[in-house]
Amino acid sequence: MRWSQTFIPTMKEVPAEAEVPSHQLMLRAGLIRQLMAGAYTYLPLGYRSVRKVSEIVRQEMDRAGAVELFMPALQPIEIFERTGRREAFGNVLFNFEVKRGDRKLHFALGPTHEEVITDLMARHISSYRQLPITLYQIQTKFRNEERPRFGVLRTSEFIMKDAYSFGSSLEQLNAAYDAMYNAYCKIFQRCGLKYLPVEAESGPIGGDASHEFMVPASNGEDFVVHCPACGYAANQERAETGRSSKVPAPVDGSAAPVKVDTPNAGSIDQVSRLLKSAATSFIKTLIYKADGQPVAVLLRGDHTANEGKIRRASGAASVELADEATILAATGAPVGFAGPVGIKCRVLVDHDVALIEKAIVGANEKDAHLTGVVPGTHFQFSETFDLRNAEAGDSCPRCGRNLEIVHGIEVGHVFKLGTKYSVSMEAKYVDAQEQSHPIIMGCYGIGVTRVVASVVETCHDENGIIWPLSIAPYSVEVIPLNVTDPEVMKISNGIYDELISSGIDVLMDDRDQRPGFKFKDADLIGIPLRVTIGGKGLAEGIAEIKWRTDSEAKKVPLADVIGYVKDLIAEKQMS
RNA sequence: CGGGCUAUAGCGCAGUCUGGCUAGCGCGCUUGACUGGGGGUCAAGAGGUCGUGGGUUCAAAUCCCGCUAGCCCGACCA
Repeated sequence: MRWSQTFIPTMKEVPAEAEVPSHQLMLRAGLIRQLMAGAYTYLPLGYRSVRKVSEIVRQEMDRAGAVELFMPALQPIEIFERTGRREAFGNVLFNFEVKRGDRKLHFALGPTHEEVITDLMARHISSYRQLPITLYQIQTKFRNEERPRFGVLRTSEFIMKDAYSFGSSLEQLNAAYDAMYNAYCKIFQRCGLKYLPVEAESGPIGGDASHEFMVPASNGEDFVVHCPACGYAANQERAETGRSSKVPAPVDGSAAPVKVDTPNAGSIDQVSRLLKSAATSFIKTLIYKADGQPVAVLLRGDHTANEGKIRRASGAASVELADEATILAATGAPVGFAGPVGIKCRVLVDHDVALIEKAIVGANEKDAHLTGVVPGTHFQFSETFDLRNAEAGDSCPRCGRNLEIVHGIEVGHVFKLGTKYSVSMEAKYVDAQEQSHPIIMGCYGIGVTRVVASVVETCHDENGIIWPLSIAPYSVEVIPLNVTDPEVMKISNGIYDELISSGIDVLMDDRDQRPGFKFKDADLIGIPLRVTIGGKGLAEGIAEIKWRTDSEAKKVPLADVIGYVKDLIAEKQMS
């Protein structure tokens, strides 16, 4: 492609609305333009990268035995009602009514396609002999994000590869899951991304039923708990801590707790300032409703609760923070003054709470706290749990070394769904004994556009993008330094044509601009290999060839340029 | 959805507090000349509903009220 014939609107200055590097560079390099919050046009250069990622995804999906299809983005709202996800998605689901004749139809735009594909399979799978099968598509998804941000990293409309596996046994599910997991590793590796498969919250199925693929990036919205020593990685929702503690025996004769006035100080922050004590000496008492029953959850004051862990520890199917009335009933005090001493409900104690020697707790009385509370003595418990989010410095559950927290961008997710959708959509098969069972499903997503943004986010320098060859919009940029010089253009056109005939993606900057201008743009758009043809070089009979990451170009005799470039590209592709 | 910030030429901004001449600057764009290896120089130009609706005033980019859009922080995110 000749630059003069395509559309690459580069910008020297950073648009004010862009804060993160990927957003800034994608705008400046002419990859994307915003239409409105959360919706972007992929310009020719950006779309080429999107297509390259898609193609890699396609190849690896096919190789893993998945088959491609294409489903409607437009879906009847009823199928979301069948699975209960109309409510689960809530406002995130785009849905609207349209008139058709004298009827009114209610549609949704697909945020993902479990319903559509399960409905399809329900109609056509009847026997275990038809299983297993994995289907996928690459398609635009719609989610009414409450807050689109970070350019293309979080949008209301984005391209996603979604795959769904259907099987008749856990073995088939596990095989499909493993095939997808491995394919994902290959895909992200081929896209030049540093990624981390992390254990993710997997709901009632438990175990290793879900992994997220995260790209470590300081602007990532998600937190990954990672052990650099053994490689353990999990998202913050899921991450276990390697902590445990003994239940302290009651101490006879220890001083009784002292009640102190804490008027209008209901938060840890307020009370710790009032009493001049660190948050680590507080016990935070959170009242949850576990399957409707009040439960008090005790955490050290500076820690944050993890609802998934609380749910598992309580043995309940669902937990939520209690409302004010429930808190009043359980503690006898308004929100902010709950404490474990004398509380009238079940109590779950986090490991770290047992280690506090003299704690400050709510007094279960308005505007009052207790100090000098000794866990195990002034309130009893028989067991401690892991109830909070992991933090940097916690010990690793696998190897005991220190965990660290890294930010990450979620680019993929694999999930063992089980029978949630097949039950509600009545997707069943009969086994060899003619018994009917719900099909066992898995779902597997990759944010294609997010992969592109993640690469830009993590692969750049102060001059611009540094594309990995595999997903670069073009592999080679040919730069004739002076387009008014017939000799320069003759040679440049020759190289350009020959490289194209060799099947290489080439961009030629044939604009009548000064060399410095073109070099700056070349660095900005980050095409991996640069071939420069100028009057000085021609006098020596050479062209200059350099990788985007090289500081010095290599002088290559004109006759050898094509072969040299082909070799470099082939070599890079092998590595 | 709560809190904050912003809106003036394609991009980045000044002007707004303290109302007043023809609304400015840099980049980019057009034309010409010079120039030609890291965003060049000179000259001449084009380009503006000052986000939008209302109000105050002799007079509004500027003050007041409403609305809209965008961005940031938080909540949310199968």
